[in-house]
Amino acid sequence: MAKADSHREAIRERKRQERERRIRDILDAAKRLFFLKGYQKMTMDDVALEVRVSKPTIYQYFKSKDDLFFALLAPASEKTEQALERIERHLMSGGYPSGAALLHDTFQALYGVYRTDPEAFRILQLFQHSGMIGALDEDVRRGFVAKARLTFEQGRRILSAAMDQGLLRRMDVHPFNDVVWALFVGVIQLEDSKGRGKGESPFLKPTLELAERLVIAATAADGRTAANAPPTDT
Amino acid sequence: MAKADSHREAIRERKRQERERRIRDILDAAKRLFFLKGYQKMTMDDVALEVRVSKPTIYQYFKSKDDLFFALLAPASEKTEQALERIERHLMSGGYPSGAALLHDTFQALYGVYRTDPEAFRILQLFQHSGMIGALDEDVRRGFVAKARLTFEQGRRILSAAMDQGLLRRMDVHPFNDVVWALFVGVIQLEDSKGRGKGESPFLKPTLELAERLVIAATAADGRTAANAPPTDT
DNA sequence: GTATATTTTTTACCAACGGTAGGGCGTCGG
DNA sequence: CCGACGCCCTACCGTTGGTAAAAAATATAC
Repeated sequence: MAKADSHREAIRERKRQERERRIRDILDAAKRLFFLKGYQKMTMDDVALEVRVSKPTIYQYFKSKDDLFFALLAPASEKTEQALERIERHLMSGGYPSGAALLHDTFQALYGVYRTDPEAFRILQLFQHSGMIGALDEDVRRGFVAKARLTFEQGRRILSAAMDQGLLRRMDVHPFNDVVWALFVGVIQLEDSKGRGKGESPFLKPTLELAERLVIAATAADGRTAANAPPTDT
Repeated sequence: MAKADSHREAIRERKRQERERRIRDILDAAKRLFFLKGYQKMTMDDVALEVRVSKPTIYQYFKSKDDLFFALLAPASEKTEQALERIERHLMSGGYPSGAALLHDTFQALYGVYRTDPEAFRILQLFQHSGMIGALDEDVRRGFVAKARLTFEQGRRILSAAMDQGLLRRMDVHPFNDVVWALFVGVIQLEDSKGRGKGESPFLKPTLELAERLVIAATAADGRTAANAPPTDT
């Protein structure tokens, strides 16, 4: 019976939507409360109250507090991934005239992600202290680490390719990638910890700009300037 | 009666020592457990059990869990302060021939502090997330922030003096200092979060070295090389 | 339209945690 | 030998993350 089937299907679809909607509501409330009170001070009951639902309902969708927080940074993680992918594609098609341009774009991209979702970055830093946050159910932790590794590999691929194109000084990509990431995250974290409560620190932008200039200067600072190297294609 | 007085004094002294000893025992246990299980997983009961003392006894010496942790990083904080002071004195007496030497020394000093007390660094990073860790009694937090500010001012003083001596490019010290600190802490944190459990990550040293070279290269990378500038004294 | 099966949400609860009150015990001073 | 004092412990509290099981809501079958 096609009609009955489609009816069932429609109902299933509506349920799926309701489910998604509820998940979104929970995430929104969690994010608001996290921003307002911090991880520890916010309780699951708070979140439940905010969504006007009882606590076990939340546990139906997220299996722990850690899990809920992990879900919170998924969008930012995705955005980062996409941004890096875009940069990689652009690089592969020979779109960058210099290492400086590439690095500038990279910093801009990361900054963009931060701007659209600063809380996500704070959560990210929280998770960096793997052992420190709660039990951190092993599989939640594993998922986080796996995603992080992917991003790092992507970064290394980009840097390697840039070196192959002569845009950057030849050097060990592993520490280089780590330095770029550590510098960016470190600056964000440092400035963020200063202007707590009053929005973005006025030092964030200049410090990030300095960090960028620093990396750019150093990658072209070894006698031969990177910009002099011939591009491999166009 | 001098004899009775000295007796009393001796007793008081012994008590003081016992007190200090107990505090040290608690701190040692706390540090061990923190290293083993992380902040959240370790309970005050754990610490009490390890010291073979009951929980309220601990609360006699430390007024909260946060407070206990804050006490844990005092030695490292002091060591950092001393190291920077040494560097500042050396700089003021014209002991640095170049900005590179100064920056190298600085990185080495920070690395030294990290090596003698890696857990302290992890705790430091924990506290950086001010709002996130527990209630963080306002006065504990205030104490931490005050200490941090002092260290930062010290760093800026050093950089300013180095610029005055022509060792470093002239630039805004505030972001510069922030970048150096963020870079160091960021690298430590990043590498630390990788090799969790298996001791120091094999990438820590090369990454730190690269970070150092990067900063050094960038501070002498603006046309005029810093090393060419005339020293102001000696 | 009613009875049955299924899914979702709630009430009521637990164990574990940080922290505290109040009493007991040993030690010091007279 | 006695009282005072300081240290420490047992026993407890309030809160929190998390769960079991009833209850309510909803879909399905007849």
